Amino acid sequence: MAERRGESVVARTLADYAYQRIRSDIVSGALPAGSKLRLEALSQQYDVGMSPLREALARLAGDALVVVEGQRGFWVASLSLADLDDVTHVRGLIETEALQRSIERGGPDWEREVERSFEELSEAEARLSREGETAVPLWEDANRRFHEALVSACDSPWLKRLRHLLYQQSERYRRISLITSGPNRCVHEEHRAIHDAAVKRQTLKACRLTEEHLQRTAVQVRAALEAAESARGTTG
Amino acid sequence: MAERRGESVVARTLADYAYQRIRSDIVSGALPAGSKLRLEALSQQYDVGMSPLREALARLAGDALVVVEGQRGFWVASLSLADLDDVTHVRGLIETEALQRSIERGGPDWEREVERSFEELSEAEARLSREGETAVPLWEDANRRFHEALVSACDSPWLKRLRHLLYQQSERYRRISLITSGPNRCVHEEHRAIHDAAVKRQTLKACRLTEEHLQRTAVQVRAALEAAESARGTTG
DNA sequence: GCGTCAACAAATTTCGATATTTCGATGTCA
DNA sequence: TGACATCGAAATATCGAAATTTGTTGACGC
Repeated sequence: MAERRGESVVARTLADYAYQRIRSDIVSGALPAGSKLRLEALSQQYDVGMSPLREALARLAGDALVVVEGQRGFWVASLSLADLDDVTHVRGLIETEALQRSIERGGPDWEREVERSFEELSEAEARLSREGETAVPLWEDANRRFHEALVSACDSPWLKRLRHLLYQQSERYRRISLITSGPNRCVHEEHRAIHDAAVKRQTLKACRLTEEHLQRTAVQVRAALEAAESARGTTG
Repeated sequence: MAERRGESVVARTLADYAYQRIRSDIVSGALPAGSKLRLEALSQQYDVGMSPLREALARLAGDALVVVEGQRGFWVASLSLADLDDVTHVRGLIETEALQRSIERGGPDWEREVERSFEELSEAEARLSREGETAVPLWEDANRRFHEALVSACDSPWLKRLRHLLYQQSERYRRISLITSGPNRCVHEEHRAIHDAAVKRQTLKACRLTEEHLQRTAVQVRAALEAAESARGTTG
């Protein structure tokens, strides 16, 4: 395998490598929602054989990023308004529960990490408005780290696992609105407010702000999705 | 493939078939928690080749029933007291949310199905006390159907998906206490109470009863687990 | 003891063979 | 003529066996 590396963690096997690359391409939208995943094409594109490829796709199916139908193949899971609402609501439930526990348990290390990641995110937000689309991956990374830091003191592995699953799903939607309409609302102020409430241990307020944050993001995504859908309707 | 069939649904591919059989064997305890899954042995035991087997195990890893470590192989996910508490709590969160929505939305069909599955479960409970261990799979099936019927009117695919994930996890634990100590509390009365509250649309009460039901089951499992652990301590 | 290296066991991957589905061409019937 | 069924050929998914790579174990020398 020599030097094929995935994301932050090196891939120990070709299946890992394929899993990480394909997941990243699905979340970013490089592999469009609903599109057929032709095994041979993917095998060539990512330079892995059928077996590790199929293994990677099976894992992605477990993450609900890929849909598989026996003897018919694999598809990128499709996006819809109904699913957006569903993901947003359930994520709110999980995210607030995790945040509450994290705030109650978090110590000085946690506070520092929340602080640090918030500043990183502020920087990334500034670059996003300056540089536009180029900075999207950077912002997504910082955004993920900030939200992860907030719940990092939560001591429930299951809450964290489910949270991660749903975060990935929302990221797919968010990327659409970032590409089509840009970060056109005061996300920074929302993040600041959540940050402040969290470090001040105002648990309920932090949860309420998080819930609102998710809802507002969803509203924005909804607009982008509806625009995309009506555009498809007129051109296709 | 001819006539290899899995559970209620026929397996369309060998990978499906292997997935269903292995999952069933993990949940039932036939494949013990923490045990190494040797690929060659499994390949012979289930009569499938490496490719479908690996695909099945990859999917099971997505369900958190199997743990995989690159270049080292696959293990059955282990059970622990901490994990039991975690699963129980998060499942309570998901299950009550789903139940609440189901009660609010459920129509006559839903009521009938809750009714029907409750009676089936009552029958299965009776047989479990009469026949003992033989009737465990039957009871588990009826129990699953009852709890599924309760939340069947919930309109959130994600809540249902997560609920299914966590239900499987708890089933693993429950099987332990069913084997070691039998159904030694008034589970039937708890089920009846939940049933009554649900069909009477007493949402809050039904949720509270469900939460208590999960907690009591966990307490019983905990005792069985602790007994098993101390036994292992003295013999091993 | 401690590190090194060879032999072994196991997981991973490649590759070719097989089975299934899809799609377009052809023919049939209303 | 148009809608629909039927039949291949091509595309695609699926699978098993063999080859490769990696990890583990235990013997050997230092």
